Amino acid sequence: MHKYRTHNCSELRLSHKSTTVKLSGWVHRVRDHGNLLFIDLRDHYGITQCVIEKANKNFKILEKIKPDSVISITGKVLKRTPETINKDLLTGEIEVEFKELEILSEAQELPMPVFGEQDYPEDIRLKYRFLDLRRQTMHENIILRSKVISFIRKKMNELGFNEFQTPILTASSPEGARDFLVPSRLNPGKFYALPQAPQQFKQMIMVAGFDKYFQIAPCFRDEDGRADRSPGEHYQLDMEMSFVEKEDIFSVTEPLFYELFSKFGGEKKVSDYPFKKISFNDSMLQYGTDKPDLRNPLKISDVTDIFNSVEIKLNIFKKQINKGAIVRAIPAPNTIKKPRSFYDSLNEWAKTEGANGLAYLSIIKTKDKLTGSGPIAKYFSDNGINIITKICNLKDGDAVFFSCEKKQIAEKISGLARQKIAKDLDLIQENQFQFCWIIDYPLYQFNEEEKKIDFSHNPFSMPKVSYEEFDKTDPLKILAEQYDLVCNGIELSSGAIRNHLPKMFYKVFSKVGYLKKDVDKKFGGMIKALSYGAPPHGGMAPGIDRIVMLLANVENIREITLFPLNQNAQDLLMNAPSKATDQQLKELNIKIVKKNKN
RNA sequence: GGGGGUGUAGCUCAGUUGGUUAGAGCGAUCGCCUGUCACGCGAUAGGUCGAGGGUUCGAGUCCCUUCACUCCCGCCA
Repeated sequence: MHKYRTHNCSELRLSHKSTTVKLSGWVHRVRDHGNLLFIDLRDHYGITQCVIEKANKNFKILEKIKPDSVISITGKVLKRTPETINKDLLTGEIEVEFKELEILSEAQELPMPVFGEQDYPEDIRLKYRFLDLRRQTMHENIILRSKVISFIRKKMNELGFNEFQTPILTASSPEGARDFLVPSRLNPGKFYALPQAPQQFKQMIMVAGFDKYFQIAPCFRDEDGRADRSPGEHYQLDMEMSFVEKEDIFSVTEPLFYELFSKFGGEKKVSDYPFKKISFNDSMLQYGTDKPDLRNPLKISDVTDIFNSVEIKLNIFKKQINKGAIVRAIPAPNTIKKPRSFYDSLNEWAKTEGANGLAYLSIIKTKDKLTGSGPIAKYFSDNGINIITKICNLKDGDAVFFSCEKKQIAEKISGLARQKIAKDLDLIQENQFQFCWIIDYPLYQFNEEEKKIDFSHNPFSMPKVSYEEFDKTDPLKILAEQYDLVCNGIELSSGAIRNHLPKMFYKVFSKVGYLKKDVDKKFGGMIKALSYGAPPHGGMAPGIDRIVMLLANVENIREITLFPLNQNAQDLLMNAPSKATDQQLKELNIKIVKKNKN
């Protein structure tokens, strides 16, 4: 007989009746009846009920055993009587009668019980992560993550992608997030950076002629955490292809995502491919964000012109419009029976989000005619009501909210309001995964604070204008061959057709103030690589963590990460970060400067 | 860097306008119990009310400072 087990804890069935088996696992739960006790034995696979009577020599030991001690039992498989069958267990038709017992590892009293699905404070869960991970939900989430990754790997291999590793110790990159730095012992005073993404490496892999690359790549960014964003590290399905246009990337990844989400997304319906494509500008107008949640049926409209016309005499808005504000309208269908407080609280909410507020108008049908009602209705002409109704696609009993702000704020508020209204009115189709591509991103944006032009997204993207046209075009009007994949309001991926032409590379960077020598200094490797015959190429990098979060239906990234850092980027189990010894610092030529308080 | 929330027994939480010795459930320990599967019943132990300071005759409760965790803004090409 095997030293530890003949079967796992989810394996035994009626067919094993009367056989002698050996099981090993954790003491999940003990039910002590005095002269008879039941022990639920748990392992990765499941639970098997074991039973022991007082006559057995091990009874006294098991009576005192601490939960989550690891034991091994040898015993006989018994058929349960009909009334004692447990339908919730795969092994519920049998139980194992104790013969021999071996205690493999005793547990102390647990700081947090494994049994049950109670909520515990995060710091305790992280400090005792190995216990937290024993719990069913966490265990399942982590297994889901593992399955998702192996599914992706298998698919990518089938599609002809080659999996490569790229360096972890690399060079700091000038654009983007804050780098993690690693001091170099052999090069005193110099530092490596951990890669924020293998962006330049994957492009060089294309230059090297490998045609299709992917990697489940760790990415390191020293930025503050959020619920859906781990401080420190996260993983991306990093991929790149040669001789492609963006449609080629789409047609490779769409079936992948469709299958992935169909397979692991439970009952939820996945949007058919090809996925909807929405231009950045349309998305900002209709959804108020570049990551729209398409499960939400509401669409925003621009109504600046009509508010500026004779049809509406609302002077506060007109004044704002003259100062450069715009008006966006967010419909709220079927709200005629809502109390006044519904409208007022939305107005109050908008103010807490930094807006002036939200005006509203209700539409009522009286005598075959649509009329407006509500505080600002009196400013609308009949024709004004008709136009608004048409633009916003309103019907009898609907309301519409108006945000009059500078463009940036109006977009933001209307987007948030669209989502809030849909949530309040229960309009979000929860049982779906709605994918879309956001395309035609502007290459640059104007940085208001520094009063200069910045990259809006990825500086390595190919502009959608030719080299010859580049200087003749308003830089803020130049679009990039860039695309984001969005699902249910979450940005899963950025991607782009890359800029593979050195002269275009210099040109693109010149608009944000980089001289040729700056580019040579900071992207020397890249420029060099593009100078000896580079294939046109492009790719993307979907975030693994966010994919798994969507599939596991959790709001927090730590629910699907084995050993996450807390919000202060600390590992409470391993005690990282920690102080370095003087010896270590000396070898690295590093001196710690104490910060002066005040 | 900024804003919000939380902090009371090992865990989850209650604790009234400031007023007697701070409570419950789970867990732990001990005892009883042969068919449970969140087993049941009884008893016992367990608290610097996050920390420090202040107001008050009196503070878990009010004020100030501070710490921890968390959520959000900034940041995340």
